[in-house]
Amino acid sequence: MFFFPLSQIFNQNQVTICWLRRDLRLSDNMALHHATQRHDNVLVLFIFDTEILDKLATPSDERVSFIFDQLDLLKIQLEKFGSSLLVGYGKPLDIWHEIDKYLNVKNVYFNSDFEPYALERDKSITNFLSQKKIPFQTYTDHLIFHPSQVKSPENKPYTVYTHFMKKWKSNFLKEKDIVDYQINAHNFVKVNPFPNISISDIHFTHTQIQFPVLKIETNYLQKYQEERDFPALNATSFAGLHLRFGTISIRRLIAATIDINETYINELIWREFFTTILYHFPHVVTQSFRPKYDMIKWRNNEKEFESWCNGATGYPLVDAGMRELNTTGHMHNRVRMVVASFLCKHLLIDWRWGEAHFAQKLLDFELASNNGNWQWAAGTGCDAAPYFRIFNPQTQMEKFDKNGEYVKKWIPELNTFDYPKPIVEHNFARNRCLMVYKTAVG
DNA sequence: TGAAATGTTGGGGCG
DNA sequence: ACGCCCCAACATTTC
Repeated sequence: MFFFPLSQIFNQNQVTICWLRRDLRLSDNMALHHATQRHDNVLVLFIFDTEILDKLATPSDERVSFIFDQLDLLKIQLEKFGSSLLVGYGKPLDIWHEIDKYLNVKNVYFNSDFEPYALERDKSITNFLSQKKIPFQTYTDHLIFHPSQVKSPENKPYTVYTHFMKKWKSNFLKEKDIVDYQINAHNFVKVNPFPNISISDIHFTHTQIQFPVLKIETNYLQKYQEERDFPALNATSFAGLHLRFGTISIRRLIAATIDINETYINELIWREFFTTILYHFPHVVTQSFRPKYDMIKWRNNEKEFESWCNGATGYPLVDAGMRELNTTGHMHNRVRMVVASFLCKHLLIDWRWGEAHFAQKLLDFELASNNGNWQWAAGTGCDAAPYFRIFNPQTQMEKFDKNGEYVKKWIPELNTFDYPKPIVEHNFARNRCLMVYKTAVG
């Protein structure tokens, strides 16, 4: 549905539709660039996909609020060009049926999304468009390279990060100019502004959340590799968050960082690596990348899981991280590794439980990276940390939060009797983990 | 993007 | 001067 009758708004003029999904910006957007360079009467569309929304745990999900706010912004920008933003709500295929019924669609443009659900959804939409003889164009805008573009000489996808990274870089040097895909603002369809919809129309409530601003200034980037491991320092760029919703393009981010910081670029390549892995090995969504790791006998103690979720394990760095996550929807990257290791190794809880909790809480949640990093931490993934690499949560705190600045910020009761004793003794848990993993995978 | 256990080396104290 | 012990610091191996 569209919250207002489409038939009243458009005449019989042909429109070219540019469908935004996880690329919520007008600048440097490949699909929008090509649509507005080649056609006039370009109409920008967004669909609140009920297949996705219905799975969210809470009606006050901040990520929906963020999308909603971002759409408001896009609408205002488009209205400056004499156009507006069309927002649908429902199952995407139903919406496209509705569009086809009321609009004279000449062309459809959108950027590819490589997650399994999105691939399936887009297949059903493009089948429909083909049936209706409506031409469509898709682009790789979310990544620098399409998942089938970074392959080994035997034309196989890499499953080890280092090899992927080297090939990615050599491809990049050979093939890529970092283009800025600008729009032709004259070619948006001219319409009166569509009526505003409110977030309650899509059965959500608005959360006033301060979304962290993207940080990519030169002097920040220069210090990135020295500071990034220390959670008390303000050294997170929040690029993951903005890349996830497409409020910055990966090309602009690469352009801003390529000459400044190798370590930072490598992090961006990890993102392309895990997206590529998910594309070629979609079984990772439900299973370990390496099947024998599904033999591990997880303890899956629900009380302990709850303590982990709530930040009550008695290990300050773990608890601080979980509380940061629960409070802000964000967790420092170093701490993510520590809490993930703790859940899988110390508590022997299935990595999928942790993955699901992160998926629910992280504002920057993205299936590919979340899954890839959890499998890395659990030791079950491609190019995973070997299972016997077990983080010591105490040592990690001594190394990366020496003065206790970060843990004290999140655990005010830290040095009082209210703070719990460790849920499990480190040496005991470590040895238990080694035994359980060894039994499963040898 | 780990940590613990084990091995090696070298200096100082001391008989 | 010498051998021996102790221990810290560093290196290597193992989980």
